[in-house]
Amino acid sequence: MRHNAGMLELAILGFLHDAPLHGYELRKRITALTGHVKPVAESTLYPAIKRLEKAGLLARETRPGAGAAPRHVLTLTAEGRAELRRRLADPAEGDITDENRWFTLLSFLRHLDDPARQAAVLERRLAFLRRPSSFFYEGDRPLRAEEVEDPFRRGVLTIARATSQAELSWLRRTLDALRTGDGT
Amino acid sequence: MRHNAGMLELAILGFLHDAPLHGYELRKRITALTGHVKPVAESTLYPAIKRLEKAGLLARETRPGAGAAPRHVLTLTAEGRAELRRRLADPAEGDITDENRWFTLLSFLRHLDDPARQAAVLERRLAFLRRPSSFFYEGDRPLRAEEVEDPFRRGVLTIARATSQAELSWLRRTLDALRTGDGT
DNA sequence: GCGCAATACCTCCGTAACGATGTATTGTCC
DNA sequence: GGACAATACATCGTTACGGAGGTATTGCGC
Repeated sequence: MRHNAGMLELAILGFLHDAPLHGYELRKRITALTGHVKPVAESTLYPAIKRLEKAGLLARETRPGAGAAPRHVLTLTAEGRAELRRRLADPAEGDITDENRWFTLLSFLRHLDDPARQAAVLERRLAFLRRPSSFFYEGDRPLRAEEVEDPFRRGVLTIARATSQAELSWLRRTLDALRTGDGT
Repeated sequence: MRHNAGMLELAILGFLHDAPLHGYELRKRITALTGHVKPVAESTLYPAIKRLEKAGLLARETRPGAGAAPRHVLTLTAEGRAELRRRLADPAEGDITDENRWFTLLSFLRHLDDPARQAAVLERRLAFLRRPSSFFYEGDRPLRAEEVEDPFRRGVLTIARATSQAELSWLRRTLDALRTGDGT
């Protein structure tokens, strides 16, 4: 079973772990989560629900539906909950490196009910952020913002560095908290 | 002619605007630009080159190739340069809202040889960043980091805010510079 | 009583993207 | 001399995604 992309699938599993929902409501929640960056089309959501249902990760129960068409209320199965935890505990490399996917993963990481495993995931992100890398190179040497003349490219580096620094300090604080075992 | 996704295509056009390159070298440059976030598969690049060639945006010239297979040196046509400028001047909404796509766009925005048009693009990003939005809501009200208990979700908001602030200040500085017309 | 938005689901079709694999050559390490 | 990485391109099969459209109901404004 591959678990390469499917941020959408992760979001579905994550939201359904909180409470059973029907597709339309699920769509609204996913739109709230990631819609300002990248909207979810219904023609992407419904096939994804079917995939997960066919894989036995969620169950469907038809109910009379207030307002219009009958609702298909979706509930995570035991396998679905297990799969969610597997995806959270052992994310693909792209889930670590791509900010959009990383944010989605973080949004549901609390469902991984084990501080040590949560910390291990944060460590992977920490390792990624510490790897020296840039968007622009001179030969093999990554260029710093100050060395780039183009103001737009300089902007990319300036913004990326600010993000990186904010995230590094958050990661260190949170890892400390996870290790000392408090809930703050 | 639609210009919805295709960050890959934009990167190809952008790099070739600087200099003619063969596919393999193009791949290395694209990998340097966005590879740390999301690697480019060869099986994605070569079809993209063919698409652009078929659309008349680039021309191919076969040369003996140092080392191995013959190189196909790719050059932007006049239409290719025009198309690049069109995509830069009038980006799709997703190019503005998705950070990965936005960074790619910024990396080549200098090829849009008109400070007023460049400023107009930055204005769109500015407007997007100013729209009140969150990843998490209580009803319709966007939640601030302080209101979220889950430390991971709080992290998402903390990091996003830091990014947003860094980018807003960069945008304002750069817009000022574009309007007063200096090269700094 | 007509249009329209919201609710709630669905399918078709085209394209984009990925992983796997293939082909062929040169240079390097051991 | 044999394995292996790098150079350089390509195809194949599958999935993922998005736009456009379809169906059906309730309730609101005018």
